[in-house]
Amino acid sequence: MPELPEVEGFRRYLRRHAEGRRIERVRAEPGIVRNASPQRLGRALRGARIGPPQRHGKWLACPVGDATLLLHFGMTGSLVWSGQEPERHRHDRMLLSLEGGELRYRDMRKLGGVWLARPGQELEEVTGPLGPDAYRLDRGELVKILSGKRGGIKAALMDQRAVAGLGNLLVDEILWRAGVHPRRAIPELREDDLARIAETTEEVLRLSIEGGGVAPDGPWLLERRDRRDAACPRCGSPLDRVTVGGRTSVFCPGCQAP
DNA sequence: TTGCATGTTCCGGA
DNA sequence: GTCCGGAACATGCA
Repeated sequence: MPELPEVEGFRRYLRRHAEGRRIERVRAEPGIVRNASPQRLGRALRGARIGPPQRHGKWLACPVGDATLLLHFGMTGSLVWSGQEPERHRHDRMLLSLEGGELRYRDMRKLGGVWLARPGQELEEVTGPLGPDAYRLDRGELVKILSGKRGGIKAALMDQRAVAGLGNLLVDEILWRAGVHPRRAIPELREDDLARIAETTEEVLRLSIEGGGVAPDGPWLLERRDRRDAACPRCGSPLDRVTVGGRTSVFCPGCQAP
């Protein structure tokens, strides 16, 4: 699930259920805490209160006492509050026992993880360099960022150092709505192509965040991409797929000419 | 059994 | 230095 809209959903979920509560116990699988031992994570978090979580791109930064707990969800991560789901699950990799309930970090494939940032430590030491958050970026800035780059448009949109938060599915959705083939190189795009890309980025993020994930109100490529015989929701042409940057891109050969 | 999967990172080659 | 492709990480599903 986790691209920007889902992580924004996790931020709100954490606010609703866990913010302000005191951490009583911490349990974590060894490999899932990436820059500390589970013991040290426990020592840092135990007894502290969870502050207001912030999201930047696909990262969640959660103040806990004077430290910060950083969460990244990889491809299969999520948060679960015990009040919503009483049973633990075998893929729950970190458990925070709070007063009044338990918050669980769940991640089947373990491509995500949690990091501990010590007081005063820069978050970017953990996250690596990140561009501006895609949701708080205005269209003009996005056009400016993109037009300074040389490579393919899809790679640029997915590059977290350029813009933070967009992943494979979202970028396919954006390019489909903007009518731009995923293999196009930025220097050959016209200014109005970039303007349309910036506009649809804003639109796709707004709709999917408001819908709490991806809750389509109109035609979405996202809804159809998994079906092998899928047709373009706009023109009815059979959808096509290519590999770009090692990932599958779904696009409409009618609406997105090479 | 094989291929594929929403992310990131590292490596090698052009 | 830039850009791209491929592999790796761990696990489940069609």
